[in-house]
Amino acid sequence: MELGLSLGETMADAGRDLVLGLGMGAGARRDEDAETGRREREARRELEFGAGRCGRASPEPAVRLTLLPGLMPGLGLPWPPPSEATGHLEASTRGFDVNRAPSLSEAGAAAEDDEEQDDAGAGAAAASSSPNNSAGSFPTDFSAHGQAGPGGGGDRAGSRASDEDDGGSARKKLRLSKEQSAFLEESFKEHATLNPKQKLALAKQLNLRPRQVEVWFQNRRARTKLKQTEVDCEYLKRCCETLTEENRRLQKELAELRALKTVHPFYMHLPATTLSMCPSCERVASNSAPAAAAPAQAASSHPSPAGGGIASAPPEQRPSSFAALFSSPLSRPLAAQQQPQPQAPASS
DNA sequence: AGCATCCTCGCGGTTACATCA
DNA sequence: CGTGATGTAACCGCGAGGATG
Repeated sequence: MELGLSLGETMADAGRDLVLGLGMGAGARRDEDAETGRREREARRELEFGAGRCGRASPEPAVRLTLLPGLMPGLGLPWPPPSEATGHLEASTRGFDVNRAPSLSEAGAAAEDDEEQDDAGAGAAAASSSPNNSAGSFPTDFSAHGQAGPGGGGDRAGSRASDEDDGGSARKKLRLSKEQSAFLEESFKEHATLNPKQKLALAKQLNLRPRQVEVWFQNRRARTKLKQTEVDCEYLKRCCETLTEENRRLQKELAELRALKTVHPFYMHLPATTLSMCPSCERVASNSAPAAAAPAQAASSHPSPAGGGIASAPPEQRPSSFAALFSSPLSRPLAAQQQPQPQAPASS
């Protein structure tokens, strides 16, 4: 039995047109080996982003305008949500201010910041020397919640770079604040995957590193999938139980019919195929042909006094619970599960 | 057009850490 | 206070797919 995961449409995102280098530290997983020969390309892309989209000189980076207006009104979420840390959030909300004209450095830094991180790679520049780091651009108070980047100083330095700016202590785990989690959650409801612009915008708004946003979405997708898998397993388990029960019932029915045949042979001039029908075989539906031919055959050799017993009834009128099983509402979703489903609302 | 290489991305699996009972 | 369970942020390795030469 195949387990069909209905996780909605593919996560594939069309927004891969813009590639932003993220902060990569000494432990940079992917690209440290491919670092060489890539900077030119990234520089080119940076130019594309800067000039082609929002313009390095433009004070309005698209990243800030595309996400929030679409996001916040639909959320119905008071933002910033009332919390005990309102005082802190007042500062942090500055990161959510859609209308706040971002500084030039910010606009450029949207791409440049991360490019620099990437370029800096394991270099110390990524750790703290960048004047355009998000902590500087967004003097929010997420750091006051202890949510700043690893290193505690509110400094970002890519998650990959967390190793080095932690002074060697690997992976200092931070926990996102409730506000950040809620905001990410709402964003996730909007779209399970982010294009680079959205990721960047979210990162800026939450004063997180893009890599953190990316990781959060990855983990979130994994959790969703896990929950969906559990739901599917539960459903398949119930299907299995139902089928087992049905099989048991049919076996019993078959035994009864056989017993009936031995007691009343005249009434049981049934084609062998009908009696030996396998419950797990789908020939039930196609059984009509032999079943229709059988009475004539039986009539020629064994005229039935009752003009047809059980076998003369059309197959669909037979107590074929097997057919009923496949028309039961329970079985339909099972088949439907083989199809990609829009989005499972079950989880979360 | 076909091929090789590079690069980015998402995913599955895992680890490490924070929190809680 | 120590400890195991749990949740989750972060990481690693891999394959897919697109871009480029």
